[in-house]
This record gives sequence, C-alpha cells and structure tokens, in this order.
Amino acid sequence: MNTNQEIRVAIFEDNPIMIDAYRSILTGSPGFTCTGTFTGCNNWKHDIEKSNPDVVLMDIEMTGINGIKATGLIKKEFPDLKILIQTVFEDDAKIFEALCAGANGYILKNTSPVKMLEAITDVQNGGVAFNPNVAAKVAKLFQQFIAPLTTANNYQLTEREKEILHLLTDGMPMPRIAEKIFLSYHTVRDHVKNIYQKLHVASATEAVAKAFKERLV
Amino acid sequence: MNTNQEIRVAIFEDNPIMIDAYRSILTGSPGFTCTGTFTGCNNWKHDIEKSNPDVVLMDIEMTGINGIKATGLIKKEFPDLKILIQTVFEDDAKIFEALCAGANGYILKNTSPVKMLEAITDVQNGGVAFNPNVAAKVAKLFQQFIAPLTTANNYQLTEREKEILHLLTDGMPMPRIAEKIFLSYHTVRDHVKNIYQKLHVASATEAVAKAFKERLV
DNA sequence: AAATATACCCTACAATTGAGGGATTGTAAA
DNA sequence: TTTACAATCCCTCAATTGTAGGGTATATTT
Repeated sequence: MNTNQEIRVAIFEDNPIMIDAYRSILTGSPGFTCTGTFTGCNNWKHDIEKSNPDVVLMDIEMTGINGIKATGLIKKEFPDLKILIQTVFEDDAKIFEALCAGANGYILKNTSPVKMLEAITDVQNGGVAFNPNVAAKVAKLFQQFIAPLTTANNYQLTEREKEILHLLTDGMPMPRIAEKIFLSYHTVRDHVKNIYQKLHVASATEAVAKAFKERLV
Repeated sequence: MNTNQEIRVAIFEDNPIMIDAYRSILTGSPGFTCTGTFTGCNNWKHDIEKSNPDVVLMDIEMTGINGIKATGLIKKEFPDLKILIQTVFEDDAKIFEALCAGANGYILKNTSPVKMLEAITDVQNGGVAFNPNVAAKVAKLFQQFIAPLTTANNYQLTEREKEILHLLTDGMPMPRIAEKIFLSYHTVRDHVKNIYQKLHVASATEAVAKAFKERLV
C-alpha cells in the first residue's frame, strides 16, 4: 500500500466497454486513481508490479486464467493487495470459490458507481465488501456448512466413552488408549463395546465414521 | 411481511437511551415505522406477535435471554422475520454464533443512522447486511472453517484406492468389501496397505479419521 | 432395599487386521 | 524397449479387534 491518500486501483476485465466505464468512474472521483487496465490475467504478476495498485477490480469471466484462479495466485504472491471481485455471476459456487481464494469482496456488475467506490474504500480499509444479496448467500453457505457441524447428535455417551471415542477417532489402537488414560486394556475394550452398542455399530472404523458424519467429535 | 411500503421495525435493546435514539431515527425517516421497543427477550413471542414487525433490531448484550439465543428462538418460530443484530461486540465467536442462529445481518453500534436504515432496507429485501469489518471477519471465518474442508489434499490415490477408502469410511470390513467389489480378499488388503502408505497411517481407523478430517470422502 | 448406571477388571476364542514376503498382467511413460 | 506403475492375486505370522461370558465397586434412582 502506498502512503498518499489516493487509492490506486487496477482493473482486470476483458470487456473494453466495462473498462472504460470503470476508468471513468475512478478518474472522475477524487481519491481514486486507475493505475492500469488489463484484459486478461496471463501477465498478472508483471501487470501488478508495474501498476502497483492498492486494490484490484477483478472480473471473473475472462479468457485464459479466470478471475477466481487469478485471485488465488495473486493473493499468494501479494497477500496485502486487496482484490474486489466484480462479476455478473451470483451463484453460490462462484461466491464460495472467490471467498476460498481470498477475495476481499464480491460485488455485482449492476452495483451503482457510488456503491462501487464505497466498496473499494471499504476493502482498502481492511473491510470486506459484499452486496446485500451476495452477503445473504455467504450467510446461507455459512449456515449450510457450519450449522450442521454444530448440531451434535446425542447418543448419551458417558464422559469416559466420549473420551475414548475421541481417541479412537485419532486412530489410536486400544492398547495405546489404555496406556494413555491409565486404564486396563480390558476396561477400554468394555467402554468400546458400550460405545458400539450406543452408536449401533460393530467396529472401530464404523464408530469413527459415524462420529465424524454426525459430528460427535 | 405486511403489504404497505413502510418497513415495520421492532427494537429489542436494554439501554433506554439507545432505544430512544433508534426510535428517533426510525420515526424521523420516511418508509420506516417503529412498531415496538422491548428491553428484554423474555416475552419475545408475545412482543413480536403484538408488534408484528418486518425487521427486528436485536441487541446482544441483554439480561435474561441474550440476543443471539433469542434470534435462534425467533427464527424457529417466525422464519421469515428478518433479524438484524446490532451490537458493540465484534469478536469472531459472537459473529459466528449469530450467523448460525440465522441472523440476517450484523452491524455495529457505531454504524451511522444512514447505514443503519440502509441495512434495514437490505435485510427487508432479502439481503444480508454486514459492516465491512464484520464482513471481513465472516470471510475470515469462512476461510478458516470451510476452505480447509474443501482443499482436498491429494495423496495420489488411485481410483481403486479411493473406492476402497470410501467403503472403509462406511465402516465396511475388508472381507465385505472384497465381496462387494468382486475382488479377492487379499487384493483388497493390498489396496488398503497402499492406502496406508500413501496416507501415512497404520490402521483403518486412522485412515478413516484422516479421510474425514481432510475431506477425502 | 433393590434396581440401575457407570466404571472398572479379567478370560477365552474367533475373526479381522497389519506387516512381511512374492507373483502376474497390462498400460503408459522414459 | 526397458522401466515404472496400477491392479490383480496369493501366503504367513503376529497383533489387534469383536464377541461372549465372568466378575467388583460406587453412586443414583426408584
């Protein structure tokens, strides 16, 4: 990031009309500079080093390296550079991938210029910018992935049983478990037997599988 | 949701000064109505039925039922009601819990009135509202929790090995696997041996555990 | 007082698994 | 063409696991 107060923005976008539009918005707004426009990501490293932006406006739908893949690559090389995905795509998969790639924001192409400049400022200040409906999808994804992970089914395992099941899920064989928790090997096996009964399984692998699938661990 | 164009907002907040501030903002802004203010969530069901809001402004730090727990309860009873968490807390855990509880937004108390009304409008329209720095935390949580789950480590398992690993993760013992995929018992064991080598593990439970932890299945 | 749940320990046997060894075939890369 | 590898099959031996019984001790509930 450079020191003066202008936010330096580079644009990766393969549609010349959009590039012109973005550049007009940026150059017409005090506090923003367009430091470069590029129609593809094949020379991303060179382009970024040359134009030295604070924020990159990244299109997804480009020939060659697509914007999401480029985001991942750029973030690996320039972790502090802010990347704002700007796209017409609004599907979960794209948003998901963009987030995983480390994007600092995801805004749609129908976003107003004012909102776009706001988003650029936000990401420049360390925030993350989502359109409200993109944010809704992020929240949905979050709930989809995380919520089921936290609704632990209850098989009424005792503390000991949970402890031993946990060690089993680490792949520890029963003799080792016995040593570790200072119990007789036989006792550990008793507990394992009880675990199998309560989980309705018949082997350690099954128990471990069930434990993971139903988030007991 | 009601049919006229006014957005009906109910406030749950235990600080009377904040209540007044919020109510002033709402009543002073065309398009918004404050339908009720409540200092706690103990009668949330009654309060919501009585005030019939489209959007609830929900404080977290309240005596009795806290705002996040209340959000979960309310969402279960009134799934379409939008809940906008408004709080001074900005820590990951709170944001995490709020998202899991089904909140439609999470904005900080230092948010400007304009932004607050914008957020209310956004959630009313089906969006989700985050402050940029909250969004940053959401993205971080996302990357922390989800990205590792999807970056399937590649241990260069062959198709056969993947197939057998998958059956192992179902808890199937090797003799059954052999029957199922019409292979000799010995062959299955050979494949399992190779899987152990590639995964750097020494038992079926370990392999299954690793498979789940690293999303190989 | 009896029943229940939990935790603990042990024996014995059969099945399964882990770790060696070795072999053949076909296919793809060097 | 040789090499490498995936995939298949086979064997042995020791360790681990699954199953079925036998117990004791303690705390809680009925």
